[in-house]
Amino acid sequence: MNKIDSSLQKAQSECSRTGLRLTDKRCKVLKILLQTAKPLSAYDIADQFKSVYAGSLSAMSAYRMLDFLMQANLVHKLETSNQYLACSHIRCEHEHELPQFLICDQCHTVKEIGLGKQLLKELKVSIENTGFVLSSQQLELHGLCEVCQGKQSG
Amino acid sequence: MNKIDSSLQKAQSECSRTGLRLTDKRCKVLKILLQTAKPLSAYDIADQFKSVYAGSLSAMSAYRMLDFLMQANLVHKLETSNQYLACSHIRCEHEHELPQFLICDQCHTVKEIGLGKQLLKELKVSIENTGFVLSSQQLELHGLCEVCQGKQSG
DNA sequence: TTGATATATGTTATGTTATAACATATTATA
DNA sequence: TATAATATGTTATAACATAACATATATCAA
Repeated sequence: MNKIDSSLQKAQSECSRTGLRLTDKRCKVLKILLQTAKPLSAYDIADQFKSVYAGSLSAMSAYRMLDFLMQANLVHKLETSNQYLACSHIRCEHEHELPQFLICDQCHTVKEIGLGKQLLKELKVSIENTGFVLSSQQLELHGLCEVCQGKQSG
Repeated sequence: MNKIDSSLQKAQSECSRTGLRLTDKRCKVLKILLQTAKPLSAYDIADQFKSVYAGSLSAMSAYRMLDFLMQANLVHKLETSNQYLACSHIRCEHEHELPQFLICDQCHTVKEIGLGKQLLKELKVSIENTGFVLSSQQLELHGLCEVCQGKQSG
């Protein structure tokens, strides 16, 4: 079984286990995100849905399905670019933590990374020393990916 | 002289020094941001401008003035909330570095902090080990401020 | 199985954020 | 002062997001 299908299967079984309904359309939206290397806007997803599957999907519905998928920890939203992407750890067994994204400002690809636990802990302590309590959010860092660095210098 | 006026004066002298034109309207936009505790959207600023000053300001113009103020390092944009706020270090002499914002998801106030140099360095190294090169951006971290924590528990 | 309830999706309208394109006004400087 | 560059005005429209209400489907108790 390929990566995408096994992710979908895992997503389905996790949802069943926790009583969430991963409906056919929600599943198709997740599949679109899994098949796409780059993050997509809600409107992109609605468009892709229409072109790939017979049925239609309004942007409104796309937003609702994305909200569901985010609650189910299957999808992340990039707040700095208003786009969505499948969690790259759907098939992992470990607890999901604060995700960190590296966003290439040139080709717009995104890498979901895991900074060291120690570093994240220091970061958290450092912040909470200011009196602030972090909610579980994410880090979005912008720059240039390896490929685009090559293009720039070449 | 109060904080706001001295910030405006510093902004003016910095702009003169670097050949940037801090026009009357741009200055008024900056003043609005300095006077406001909370970050404002471009449309908020256009509205405030109209109510505070006699003249009018279209949102389009507000965007252009904000772009100028950002280039002049006088204003930051919160990418996660599409809002703008005056740099809290306008009057400081030191070089401005990667800014970090703590955003309260309840009352929407924002604190501009300075994480330790060592921590930021580790963060940067950790990221660049993945092959990615950070462009000078900012960290936006969401959570609850001290005041709102009190409200929640009380 | 049926009826009640909750959940999911469809549909339309509208609010919010952002940019494009072109006109006019102001400033800098040759 | 003429010219070029920069700033601002104005209108239109694109892109992102939510509100409100209608309909369809799933769940579950009676």
